Amino acid sequence: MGPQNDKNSISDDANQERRPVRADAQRNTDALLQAAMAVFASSGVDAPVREIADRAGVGIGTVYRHFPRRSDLIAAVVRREIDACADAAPVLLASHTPCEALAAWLLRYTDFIAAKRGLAPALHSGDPAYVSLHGYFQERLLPALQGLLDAAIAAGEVRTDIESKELLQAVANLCMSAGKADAAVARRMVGLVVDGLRYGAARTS
Amino acid sequence: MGPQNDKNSISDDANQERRPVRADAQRNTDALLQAAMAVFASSGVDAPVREIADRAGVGIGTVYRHFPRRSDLIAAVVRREIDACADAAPVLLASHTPCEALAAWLLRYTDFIAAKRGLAPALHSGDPAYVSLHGYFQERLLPALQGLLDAAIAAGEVRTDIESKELLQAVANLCMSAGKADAAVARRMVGLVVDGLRYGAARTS
DNA sequence: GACAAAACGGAACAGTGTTCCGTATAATAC
DNA sequence: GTATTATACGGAACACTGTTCCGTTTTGTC
Repeated sequence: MGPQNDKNSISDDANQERRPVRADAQRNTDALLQAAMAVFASSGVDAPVREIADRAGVGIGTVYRHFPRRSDLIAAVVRREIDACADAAPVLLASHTPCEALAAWLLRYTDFIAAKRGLAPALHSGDPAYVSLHGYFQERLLPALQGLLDAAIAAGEVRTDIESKELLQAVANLCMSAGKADAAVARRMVGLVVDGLRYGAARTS
Repeated sequence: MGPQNDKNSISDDANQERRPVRADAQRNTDALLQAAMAVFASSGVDAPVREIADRAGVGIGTVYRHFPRRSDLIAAVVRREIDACADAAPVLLASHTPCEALAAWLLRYTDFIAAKRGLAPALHSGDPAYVSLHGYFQERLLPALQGLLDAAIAAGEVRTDIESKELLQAVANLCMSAGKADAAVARRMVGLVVDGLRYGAARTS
């Protein structure tokens, strides 16, 4: 439920008369996203917009042309990282056993959540740029986890009585409570959860 | 150019005659705390310092004379509210039955936590002005709750198998997860907890 | 190459927290 | 009471944000 809003992608059916996106614009958008990702990772999400512009090698005006509000830039970065996390699922599934893939992906997801802790307050602050993020989060990550879970269940490697939605939420909560600079703790606790999944399968036999 | 003062020979190191706080300074400190409390409640903790200064009827310089950093002002307000919450315990105990006092105080505590939700991110951000707050929180609120709990236990009105520390934490967590503008939900959930405490006492018989 | 639309860059604006310092005041000494 | 002095006051000024504006440059098309 809820209207879909796509901001960055041009609708693909009505662009016959529409001029294509100019090459420099596309280049700068990419450079900005990459720079923002790096700056947010090193200086936190409160880093000045100018720092991102400098790192991307563009002027301030260009930043605001592509991302009218600072929060739009943040949201775009998070979107891109959600995509990267979701896309990792099938790759892992192709190169590992289902259960290994599930474990590896949950750790990947853990890192994602831990890196975004600084955002938690902003996400719940009602900024319109963020409201759609929550939906996108579920929309992309739930199917990704579900695929891994189904494969692991089909292989008889994990228990069958857990919902992907609950698991996603539980792991996120685990990481939230975990320490500030201590991602290792979070990973250890998630490891525990994975073992719990395995244990259920063993009991079933 | 002797560096020493020829006239001033009165001991200055063991200065017991510390100049008392000037009356206007004390007055302004109080006015600032009161104004800050009101402004934070209505505009949130991100309200501009100037707004608080205006409301208190003082200049910006005066604010920064009493609270060198903005975070110091916030911390002082929170400290004062922690005090108010802690001081409410003996008052409630004197005017209610132990169990009623306990229930009433937990609701009071709930409101305090709910009002401070906007602060949660800042508190964990390592700002030196806030690090001492956590200790102060426990230092004042734990004894307050413990006194209520002891009285209720002595009266046989509640179960005996809960730690005040856990209860404090549990109620805080309950309020955190509760909705943004919906303090009623939090109060209802805390009511549930209180009933749980009573239930334990009934079973003991 | 000429042209128009699109995008760029950065100066300028507005709103923060914070500092500085000349002025005013309260406590004290006489 | 007056004189003195440490203390406190006020607000202009500074540094640093996010954001807007608009002249200039680049890109794609004919």
